[in-house]
Amino acid sequence: MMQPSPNEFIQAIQRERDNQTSTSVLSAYETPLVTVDIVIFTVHEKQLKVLLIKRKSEPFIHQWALPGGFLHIGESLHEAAERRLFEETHVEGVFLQQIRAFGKPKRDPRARVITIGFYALVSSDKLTLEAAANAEDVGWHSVQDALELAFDHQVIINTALKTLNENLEDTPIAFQLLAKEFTLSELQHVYELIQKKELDKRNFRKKVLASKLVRETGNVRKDGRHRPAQLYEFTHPLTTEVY
Amino acid sequence: MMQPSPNEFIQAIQRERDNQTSTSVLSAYETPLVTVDIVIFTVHEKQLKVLLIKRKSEPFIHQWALPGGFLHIGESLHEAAERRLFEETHVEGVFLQQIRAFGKPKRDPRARVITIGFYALVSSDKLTLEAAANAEDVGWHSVQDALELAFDHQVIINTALKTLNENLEDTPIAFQLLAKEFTLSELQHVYELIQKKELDKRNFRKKVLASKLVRETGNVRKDGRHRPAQLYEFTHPLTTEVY
DNA sequence: TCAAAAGTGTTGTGTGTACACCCATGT
DNA sequence: ACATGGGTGTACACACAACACTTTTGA
Repeated sequence: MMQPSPNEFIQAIQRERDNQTSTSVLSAYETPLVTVDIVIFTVHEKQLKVLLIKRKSEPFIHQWALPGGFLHIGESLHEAAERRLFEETHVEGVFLQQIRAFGKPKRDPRARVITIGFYALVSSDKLTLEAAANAEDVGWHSVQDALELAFDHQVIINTALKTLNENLEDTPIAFQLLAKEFTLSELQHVYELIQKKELDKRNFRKKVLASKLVRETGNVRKDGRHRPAQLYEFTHPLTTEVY
Repeated sequence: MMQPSPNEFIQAIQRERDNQTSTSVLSAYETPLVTVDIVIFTVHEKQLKVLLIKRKSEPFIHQWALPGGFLHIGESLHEAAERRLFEETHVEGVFLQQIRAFGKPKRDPRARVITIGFYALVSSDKLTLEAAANAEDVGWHSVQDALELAFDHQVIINTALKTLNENLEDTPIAFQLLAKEFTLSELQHVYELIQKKELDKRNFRKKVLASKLVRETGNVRKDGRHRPAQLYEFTHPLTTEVY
């Protein structure tokens, strides 16, 4: 494996690729830093929630922030996001997708930091494994709650919500937020939470069943004093990102 | 304005934000470098074309590459893309949008380089200003042409095409590739090039006129031995990105 | 017996698609 | 007069939206 190169070499690369009239030669510490930040969604207590971590140091001390961290040299952006996702939630193989890069010059007041935003969908049943998420400094927060977030993390969450909505229309990602077996009402509820609007029960079921993406398992769920609900499962293996 | 900080401080930030068990402390030159690369589209000679630059040094010497360059410390990602776009084409204020970040570990064999991909739409009439684009080492290439591109630039172009297609469905961006006045056939041709399929003339015109996004200018264009075509214009000011 | 969620069909409206001929011009 | 691209309307299929009542269960 090729080793990274010393500063002089990097500056030579910069001059060559930059191919421009600017006179400034960047010294090494002026190179921006690269992080990943992850918007981890789940559905819990009939709400769409995001995992946040309370900051323990300046800047933005004691404010909530997205889980994230520096990119390591050997790993891809996606791998960095996977690593941080696992460290925070102990889940693997869930839906994880890049949103875009965020790079406003002063988004971190200390230094120039470019962050690559990701969003992940974690089903609530997988999360019962992880009790740590209820600790004082790590917790699930409704996307509705107007918290004062650190850095530009509110912008990242808003962009994640927009991307999630767009993907919901043409990709079957809602299943990623549900357990292996689920009722059609649960599925409908996920759609309603993400799209922030109520859907017609009959039309919704018609469309879902016509799509052939779900099949009845034969099992039923009994909860409360009403008719038990048929349980369904997704007909395709859950896909994960490649590149 | 706050100055960037020396290496030791940056490493302290890294340790703090990283918040993990890993033992490796990154030395400064292991910090990844950040560039922007721009897929500049135009329509010319009835083809969808991309601006490419021939590399003058290793690696990938003499191969075609996307225009791009290093992010400067004071500028946002979008500003960096705007700057390089202007340097290459001398046009400003055109449609320019981020695609996503590309960060496979060995996409640049010399060092770890994260690039933020953008795509731009430039109308062919603005380009007549710029004769330099016909030089030996800078040129427009049909997206169909299977060139051996440098780095992962083919992947970036493919992603740009995908994003362009998605945006075409819900945003009126096709106008960005046309002059201020255009015929409906020209507009249809842009759609056909991007979507890579032929469209029905009557259905297309019906849909465009129903959208109220265009209005007749009253002028006509005469070319060749056939009926002159009505000229139309876009009814909304052309929007540019904000963040 | 009643409250509460599960489950089920029909009808109208609008949107997309398929399709063929006349028009205005330059050579 | 003819070749070339400009311009127009109608009919069918399908997807989506609106809408109300019966079923099964637990308390």
